[in-house]
Amino acid sequence: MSLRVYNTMSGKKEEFKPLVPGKVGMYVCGVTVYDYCHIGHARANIVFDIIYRYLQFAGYETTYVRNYTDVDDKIINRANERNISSHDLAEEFIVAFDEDMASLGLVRPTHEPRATDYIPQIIAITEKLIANGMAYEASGDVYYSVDKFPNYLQLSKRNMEEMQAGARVAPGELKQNPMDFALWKAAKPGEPSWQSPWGEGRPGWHIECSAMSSSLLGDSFDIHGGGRDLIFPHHENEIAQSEGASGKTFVKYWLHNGFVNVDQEKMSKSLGNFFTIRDILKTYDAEVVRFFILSAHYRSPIDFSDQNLTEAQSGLKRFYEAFEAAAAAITGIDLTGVSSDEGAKVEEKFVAAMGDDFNTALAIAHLFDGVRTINRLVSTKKFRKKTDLVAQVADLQQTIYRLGEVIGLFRSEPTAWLEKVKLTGLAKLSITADEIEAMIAQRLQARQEKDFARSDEIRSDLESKGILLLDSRDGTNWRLV
RNA sequence: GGCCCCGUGGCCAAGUGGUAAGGCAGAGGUCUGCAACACCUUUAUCAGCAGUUCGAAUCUGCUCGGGGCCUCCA
Repeated sequence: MSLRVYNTMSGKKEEFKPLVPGKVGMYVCGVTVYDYCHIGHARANIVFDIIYRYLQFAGYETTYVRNYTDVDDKIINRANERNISSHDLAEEFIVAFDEDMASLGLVRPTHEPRATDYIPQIIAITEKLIANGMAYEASGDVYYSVDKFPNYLQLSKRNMEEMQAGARVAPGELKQNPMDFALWKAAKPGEPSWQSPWGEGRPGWHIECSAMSSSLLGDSFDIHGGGRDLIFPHHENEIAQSEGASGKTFVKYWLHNGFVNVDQEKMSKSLGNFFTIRDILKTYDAEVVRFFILSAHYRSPIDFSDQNLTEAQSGLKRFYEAFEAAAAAITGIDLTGVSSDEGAKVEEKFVAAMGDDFNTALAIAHLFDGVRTINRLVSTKKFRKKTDLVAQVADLQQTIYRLGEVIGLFRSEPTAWLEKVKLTGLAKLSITADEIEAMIAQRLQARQEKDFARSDEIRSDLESKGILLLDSRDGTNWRLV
């Protein structure tokens, strides 16, 4: 199966060919662990989660590295505010991050390194850059000399003159060029520090990723990912460091996910418009969040809103309702010797969509086609006697489940999932499940007595409270309007 | 100011040269005591203008509108 990916470096979709046939090395910038993650972090991590899953589905033996940045100004500041150590603060939010990712149903990367476990490697790269003449020491700080790296700003497509015009040098920094950035920072009182050839200090942000990626994936690897906002300066600086040290091409494909916006604006703390993952999961099921995120292409911006999440929930419900109906319709039917190619048709389209720069929106649309086919077949007259149709439904159901696994969806038992969503919604109404059941019982009696006026009265009464009654052969069920 | 991206039906959203996927919502129909689910049918010429082309939502130019990066940031 062919795969094309959009490479930020070239600005184009390119045929994906890993450096080593059949194997992929992928590094994705993780989070700085100083606070709870928001929906934007959820998107970035879900996007690369499905890229990882798809690469494996496509047969690549994939090594996926996602780091924790556990030493940084923000961590230090936050730790000082709370009067605890940076280490303890980082640990607290690493645990929180892991919990959030687990509840969102992400698979764990192959490696999840912490920056502070790579201090020797960071120092080694820094020494090498100094030896190569690409970095210089100044009063215990070490800076990268961007003038020495000809390809600087190639990824972000900027030019040096204009960047320099806006660059600022903080007081006390001894930079030769205002664009130079710190590889190593001399220790200040109250900050975590490590011994180095330049005295006590701590690493700069960018060098951590260069050290962790080369240690776990080598000097050159296939995919480097992260949010758009990391293109400059973070990824630009990583390239400068890694290539400056190794002399080899750092990364073959650069992938960047788009933002989550709120009211068409970037979500940010300064605007106060951000939502944490744990808050969102109080109202919406994790798969709904994933479905919402995957319903747009990973490079497009998406707008976070209750309406959009509710729509995603309706869409996902359509899948689970079909699964429930399919399971009930085909259970216990012997299908030996009956075959179907319905699943293969869906799979082919799904793979084509995913292979075109991970077009999850289109891939899901093809799965919806499969759902419609299931629903249509299941309602055929004497369906259970027509084993060829039953085989098609079974095949589709199985295929959609299997493909859903590739994008991390449909992992719940349908009835349980539908029930959970129903009860979460019910919690917002002023009526309990028991009260509803009692009214259903009253209505049943009225219906048995053919008192349809009374029956309808109960129906409309419940409907005004947000509850819809569903009659079926097996009795009366209910759902939210 | 520099660089980059976007503007597709009521809403969300694919599609980047060959005649507009899918979802949500709506309308009509089948089904139902009524209702719901499901199914069937139905709803757009792609911000605007001008070009290139046999042919453009897709390429070029201009205009209008929105956003991002240039400082920490997924």
